[in-house]
Amino acid sequence: MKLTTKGRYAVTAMLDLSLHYGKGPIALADIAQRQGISLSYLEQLFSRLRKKSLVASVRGPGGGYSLGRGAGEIYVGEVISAVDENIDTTRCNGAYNCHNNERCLTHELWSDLSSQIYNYLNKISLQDLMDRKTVREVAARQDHSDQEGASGLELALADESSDLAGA
Amino acid sequence: MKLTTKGRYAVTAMLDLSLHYGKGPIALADIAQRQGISLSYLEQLFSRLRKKSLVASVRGPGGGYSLGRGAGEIYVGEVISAVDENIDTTRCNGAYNCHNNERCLTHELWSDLSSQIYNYLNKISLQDLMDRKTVREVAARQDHSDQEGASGLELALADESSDLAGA
DNA sequence: GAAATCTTGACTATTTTGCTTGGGAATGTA
DNA sequence: TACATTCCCAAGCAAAATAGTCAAGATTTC
Repeated sequence: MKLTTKGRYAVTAMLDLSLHYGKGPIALADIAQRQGISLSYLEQLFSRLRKKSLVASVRGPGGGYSLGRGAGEIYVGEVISAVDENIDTTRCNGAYNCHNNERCLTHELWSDLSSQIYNYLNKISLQDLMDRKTVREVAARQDHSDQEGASGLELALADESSDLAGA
Repeated sequence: MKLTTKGRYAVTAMLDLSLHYGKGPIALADIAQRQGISLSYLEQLFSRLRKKSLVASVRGPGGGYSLGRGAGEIYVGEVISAVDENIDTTRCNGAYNCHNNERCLTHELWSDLSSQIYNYLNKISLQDLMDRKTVREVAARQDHSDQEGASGLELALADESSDLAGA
C-alpha cells in the first residue's frame, strides 16, 4: 500500500472539513492554516477529491469546499484512494506480472494484505472519526489556538465543543 | 506503513529460502537468480535479516544462508520490520508530534491501522505461506524453469480466478 | 592458494514526495 | 465596472527515499 503524507493530509483535511462544516463552504486557506498543510498542496489534493465527488466546491468570495455527501457516507479508504492512485501492495498492482512476466512467489500475500487494509479503511467513515473522543479533543485545541494566533477574526466555532455530547 | 519492494523482496527471498532449505545452506546467488533480485541488493537485505537472527550464515564454498529458526516460527511481519526500519503509518512514528509538536487530528487512525497491519502480518509464518497451494505452484514453476535456463516461456497466468484486491 | 561465499560501506541513478510558482477562471461586493 | 476572494490547473523543482551498483575485504573449503 501507498500510505504517505499525501493520503494522511487528505484524510486530515477532509476530517477538518467535516468538523467545521455546517454554515456554508470552508476555504482551503482555513484548513491549511489549522492543519499546517501547504495551501497549494491542499489544492492539488482537493482537485482529486473533487473529481471523485468527495467534495464540492464554490468559487468566489465566501466560497470554499463542502463535503460531497454526508460525513457518515465518506470512508477513509475512498479518500486515500482518491489522492494516492493505488492502494495495492503488490508490485504488479494485481497484474500478475511481478516476476518474469509471471506471478511472483508472494503475490497472494500482498493482494490478501491489500484487501485486508482496504476493508479496514472502508469501514471507517468521517463521521466515525468525528465521534472519537481523541479527535474532538485535538479539534478543540486546534480551534482554540486558531483564535489566539489569528487575532480572532474567524469566530463562531467555539460552540462546537458544546455539541460534543451528542455522539 | 512502509511496504516497498525492500520488504517484499525480503519476504520473497525468505520464502524461497524456506522452500529450498533442507540440504544445507542456500547461496544468495541462487535466490537472486530464482527470484529475479539483484544479488548485491539481496546481500544488503540479508545483512539486516542476520542481525535480527532471522537467518544464519555460513561462509566459504558450499556456504550460504539458512533460517534462523523453524519456518513456522518466523513471521512475515518480523521480516518486513527487519529490513524496513519501521512499520508505522503515523508521520511521527508514534511520537505524538505530528503537527505543531502535538498530536495531529488523525493520529489515532494511523496508529490503529498500524496495529491492524502488524497483527495481520505477524500471524502469518513462512510455514503458512509454504502450505499455500498457489505458493507451491509458483515455486514448482520457478524450480522447473531454473533448469531450462532463463527464457521461461511457459504461460500459466490466464487461469487466475482469485481476483482479490479490488483496489 | 584459489575459488566460493558472505560482509561491509560507499556511491549512484531513478523515482517519489512535498511543495512552489505563476498563471487563470468564476463569483460576490461595492 | 472594478476588485478582492476564492477555486482551478499545470509546470517545475529540491529533498528524500528507493533500488541498485561497485569495490574491497573476510572466511572457509578444496
